[in-house]
Amino acid sequence: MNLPTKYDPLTTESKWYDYWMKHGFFRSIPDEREPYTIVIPPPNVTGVLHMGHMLNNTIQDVLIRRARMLGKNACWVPGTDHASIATEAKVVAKLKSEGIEKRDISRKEFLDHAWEWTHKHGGIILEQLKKLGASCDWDRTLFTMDQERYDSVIRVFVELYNKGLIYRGVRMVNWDPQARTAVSDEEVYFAEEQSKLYYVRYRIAGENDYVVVATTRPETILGDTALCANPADSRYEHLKGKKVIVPMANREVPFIFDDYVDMEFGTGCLKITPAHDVNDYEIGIRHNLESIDIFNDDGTIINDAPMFSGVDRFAAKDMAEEELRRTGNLEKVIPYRNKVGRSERTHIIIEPRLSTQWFLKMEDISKPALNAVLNGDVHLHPSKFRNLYRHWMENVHDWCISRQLWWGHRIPAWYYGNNEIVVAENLQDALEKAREKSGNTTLSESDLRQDEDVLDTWFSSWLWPLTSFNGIMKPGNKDINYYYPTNDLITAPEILFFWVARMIIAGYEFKGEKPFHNVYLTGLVRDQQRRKMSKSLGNSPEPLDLIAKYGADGVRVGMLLCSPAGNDLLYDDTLPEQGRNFANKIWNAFRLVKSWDVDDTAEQPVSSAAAVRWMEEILTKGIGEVDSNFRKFRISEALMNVYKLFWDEFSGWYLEIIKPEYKKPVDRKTFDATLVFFDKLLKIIHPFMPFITEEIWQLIDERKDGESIMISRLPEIRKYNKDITGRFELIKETVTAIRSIRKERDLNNKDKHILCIRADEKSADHEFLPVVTRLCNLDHIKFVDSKQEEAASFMIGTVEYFIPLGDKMDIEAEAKKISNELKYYRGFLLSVEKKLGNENFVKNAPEKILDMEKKKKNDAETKISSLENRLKEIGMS
RNA sequence: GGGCGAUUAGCUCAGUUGGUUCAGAGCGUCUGCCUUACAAGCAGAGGGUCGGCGGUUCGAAUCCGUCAUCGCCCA
Repeated sequence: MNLPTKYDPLTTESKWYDYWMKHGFFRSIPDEREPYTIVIPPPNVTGVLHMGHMLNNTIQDVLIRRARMLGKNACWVPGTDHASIATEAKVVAKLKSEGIEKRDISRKEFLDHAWEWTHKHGGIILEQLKKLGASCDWDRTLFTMDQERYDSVIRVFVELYNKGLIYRGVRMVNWDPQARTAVSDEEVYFAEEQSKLYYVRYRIAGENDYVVVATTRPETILGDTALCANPADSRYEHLKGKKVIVPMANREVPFIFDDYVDMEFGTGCLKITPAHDVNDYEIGIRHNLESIDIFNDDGTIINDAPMFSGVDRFAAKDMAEEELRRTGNLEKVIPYRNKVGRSERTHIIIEPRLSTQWFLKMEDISKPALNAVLNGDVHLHPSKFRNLYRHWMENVHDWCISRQLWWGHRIPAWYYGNNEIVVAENLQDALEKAREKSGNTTLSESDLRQDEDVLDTWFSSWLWPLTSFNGIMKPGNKDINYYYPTNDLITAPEILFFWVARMIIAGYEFKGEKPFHNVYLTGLVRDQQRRKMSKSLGNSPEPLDLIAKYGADGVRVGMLLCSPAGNDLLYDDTLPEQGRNFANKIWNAFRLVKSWDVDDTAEQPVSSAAAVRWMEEILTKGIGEVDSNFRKFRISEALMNVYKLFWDEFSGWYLEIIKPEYKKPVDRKTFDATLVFFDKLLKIIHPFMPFITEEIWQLIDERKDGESIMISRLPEIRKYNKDITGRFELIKETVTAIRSIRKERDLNNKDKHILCIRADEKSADHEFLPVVTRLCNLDHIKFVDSKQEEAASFMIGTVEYFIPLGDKMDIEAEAKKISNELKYYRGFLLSVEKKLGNENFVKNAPEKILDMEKKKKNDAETKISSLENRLKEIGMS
């Protein structure tokens, strides 16, 4: 077989993905095995893969593949969500480009367009995940708006309403005037922006005096219903009980006092606009103020406002400034920086606005979810997120679940008569309830009008672990009983609250059980300047290009290497490059092994026998470490374990020891052992790099159709022999020391040297010393009991080693080296002696530590005397 | 303004209940090598008074206090 020197992922990756699909290896159905379940955080159905998805789904695939290889029934459920606002915005924009306005078509027509759009763009992202190697059970692919999921959401709404947990209320909401819908607090981002602070005069009623108010929003003056100062503020004491006149509106409003007002800000006097500011709204409630709404849905001023009717809010601000100035009510305008809230979806400035919305009461139903995390029933990784979670859950607000959109789950509430409401799963049930409630049996379907709004997208995804197994519509079905609770959820900390917490709430509320055992929170993928990767910044690489360039395996390794849980990943092209290089390393190790001829009659060299014995133990040790790191969700460390195991131990040491001379065959014993090691290594690497490991596993031995590394078992965990690995480390040190000597003296690698060991031959490590002979190209090893003239020397532990160099010996250099070492050890001995001379230390330190210090002292003394002797021996003392 | 978390090598991070030869890894850097698996490689090397100060202790990167800087959440 002629194998290229560079591994080419392109040709192998699609081949093996097709093979896995063809044989149904990703499929999971309940059986007697232990289940291992992950539900995917559903990406937006019309979205495309970005770097965050790559990281997130790589981790999920690593976990699911590992679980599968541990013999569990591994089930990874894929799916997408309908992303109400984002998708509707895209459909509206698309219709607009065709000259169609949303308001001109019916709800049904609009939804037809939306479904068409969804079917056209939907699922692209899932196809992209396949390129990454994701081993999802595609037969289970879900959508938050498919029939079962839709019905589940409606049922849950009705259930919660009947329990009295859902109510309609007037609240200050974050209004997005472009999308014309309320958005949740979590969907608003605040950033400092440059704006202006206007100082406006309000005349005091019946007096020839005025007060000055500083405001950033002069256009909302039309909605003012009071002025307010801090009760402790003596400057405004005289206004108690008086009224002031709102400019432009010419309306009399009271002057009130409230602790909320910051005396330091502006003039210390605040205008109160309850309909358009959250804090004002609360003050309004406390003081029984009227709320005057001055905005339309689209952010223009209402028709019956005294001024600016129909004008957009931003134009109105400029007009108000002009008007105030014209009437002499504007004292000054100064530049000002303040935090402005914008909609995450449309990026338009949010308008706080009073509106009737549907709410879910959170206080009671969130309690079990709070406790679950506090008592460790649901485990957050890393655990530092527990405090954050607690803080949020203890201060939870009611959830505004209605959105003024069409794309989504339509609220199952019907109005009839004098705005009476019934909530039911369908029109027939609603009619029945309405008749019953009203006592009017003549009510017909046409008397009922369904709420126009849909539910927040999170109101469907909070059920995801339940609806993934149809646990709402068919509680107790085989799937939900088997797969729920799921094992691990992998997601980003930014949605810890509005998704993860709500799923936990839903789990306890609707199933009486948590939705998952562990939550692994990944970091954000950022660029080298620590900026979040985003389309608008253009600082994100195209994931599929990366896969084409470095291979899916390479990209997966790159994503994982630098992303400990909860830490941001500073993306750089060198990361997937490192992954690609690792793939190439594996490939070339395979090429080497594959190139050997095997001689059944050849004797196994003693160095090979030693290497096999050591490799077995170091591999066992590594397998245990990988397992332990996985248990702690230290995935990047587990990857580093296999990386070093393959690169350093197997390729760097083992293969170098056992590889036969050029064109010579290898003995059967060593070859067979090597194949076993290779097989085990491929298996522990497979969850990280599924493609190359499958490719090599299939090439390294005869395989039947239907066999695959991905359904094989991981090597067993057992105790390793510490004596063997420890002794071998000394051998490594010896080899490194000899290599250094060769390099320092510029000795030709082909020259054979003799290694002298000043030790009793009987106590030497005869099993592993042949490894030194092999790797350092030694002529032989000799045991001596005295000084060696004209020889370079080094010490491993307390044993002296010499390489006789004859006339190549540089005595002065050697003497300098020894002196330096002496200096170090004398200093070291001093510090140990000081410690041991400390009465308190000897009295208080545990015996183990004391013994260690004593050993340090003895070793240092031995070393010092050897070095001193050595100096004498070479005549330089 | 309130709270949470962080600060260890040039970069990204480990460092378990304080205690092995004055702190580890990967990447990067430097030096030497195209040595018949791999230059996407091999052999070496350098690099940190563990953010500052103070305290507890025989002993502190680790515990306590304080200051500084940064990040996140909430208002």
